[in-house]
Amino acid sequence: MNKQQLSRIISKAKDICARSGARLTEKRKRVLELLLLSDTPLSAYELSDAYGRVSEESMPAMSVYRILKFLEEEHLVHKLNSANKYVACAQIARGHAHQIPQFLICGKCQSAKEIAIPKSIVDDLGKLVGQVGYTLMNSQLELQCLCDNCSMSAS
Amino acid sequence: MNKQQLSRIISKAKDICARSGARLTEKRKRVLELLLLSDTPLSAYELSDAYGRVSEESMPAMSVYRILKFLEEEHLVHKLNSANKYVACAQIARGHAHQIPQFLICGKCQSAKEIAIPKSIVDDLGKLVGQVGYTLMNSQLELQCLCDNCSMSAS
DNA sequence: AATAAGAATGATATGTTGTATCATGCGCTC
DNA sequence: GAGCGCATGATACAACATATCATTCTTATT
Repeated sequence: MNKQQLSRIISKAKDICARSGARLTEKRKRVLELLLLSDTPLSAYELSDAYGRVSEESMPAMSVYRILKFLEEEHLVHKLNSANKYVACAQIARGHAHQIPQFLICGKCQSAKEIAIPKSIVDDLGKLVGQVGYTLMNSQLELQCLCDNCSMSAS
Repeated sequence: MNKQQLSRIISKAKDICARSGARLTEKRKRVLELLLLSDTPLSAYELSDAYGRVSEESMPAMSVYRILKFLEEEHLVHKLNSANKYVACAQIARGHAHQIPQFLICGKCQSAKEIAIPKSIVDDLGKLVGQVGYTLMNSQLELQCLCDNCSMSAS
């Protein structure tokens, strides 16, 4: 991601916050930037470290958690439950129709790709779940995968 | 689950361990029993507490983790990553074809039902994943649901 | 039965992830 | 610029998990 793309996304993020009467403060913005620029999901403590490295000013983990909570509420970041790590939402730039996200997580390089799952598959899952007496709620799927890069370079 | 069912499953579990040259010791057996008898998934520390309650003898969390690791290796228990809790495998009694398990987790009562997902759905997911440059590995899905009991009693 | 080897468990410490709570600082409105 | 509310800092602690070394229990062998 280049600087221009980044600032466009940040600008969008500001709009999103403004619309819900919230503020994308400097610190919140920086945390979001760190996630946008990272190739892989980051834990709260990793964000705290990264923040210190780029800012000459540290951010306690507590603050990171608070800021992540805020960003999640604004649908600007998502948490990967299978890894206890966080990623920037991939939809910020384009309209940001905050559907429930799904993720493909590479078991080798840890990269996470946010995708949309076709309604047909979700419907199939819903039917299946219904047959055994459950009702499917909104589910963030996290599918363990290999990305093409890693499967190329695999031995 | 009644006593007879329980002892039948434990007996099967012993066979499974024996076949892989491992031993289902008394403590391992008790941990497995606790999980089999629980309505909901339990954390390692909850198991440690429960063990102390039924045994007049305590089991440190460290040992619980060790035993859970063993039981997972024998495919007798599964870990729910979305909840950091553990459940007994539902397949022990019947042949125990240790496929990758999938779970429906009730968001209200926390019960977890282990199911099999039809190959057709998995294939659809696999195709989708392939289209965006990933290869689906074996994925333990954990679908957030409501069970019928809870949706009945919902306000 | 004695012993040695390996497996299982105990004990202790520490790492990682996350929340609770109270104090302080900052930005806005009046 | 006084007061209010939101944002952040600071500190403590809870929950989840692993590392490591010591001890005990099993089992095989003699």
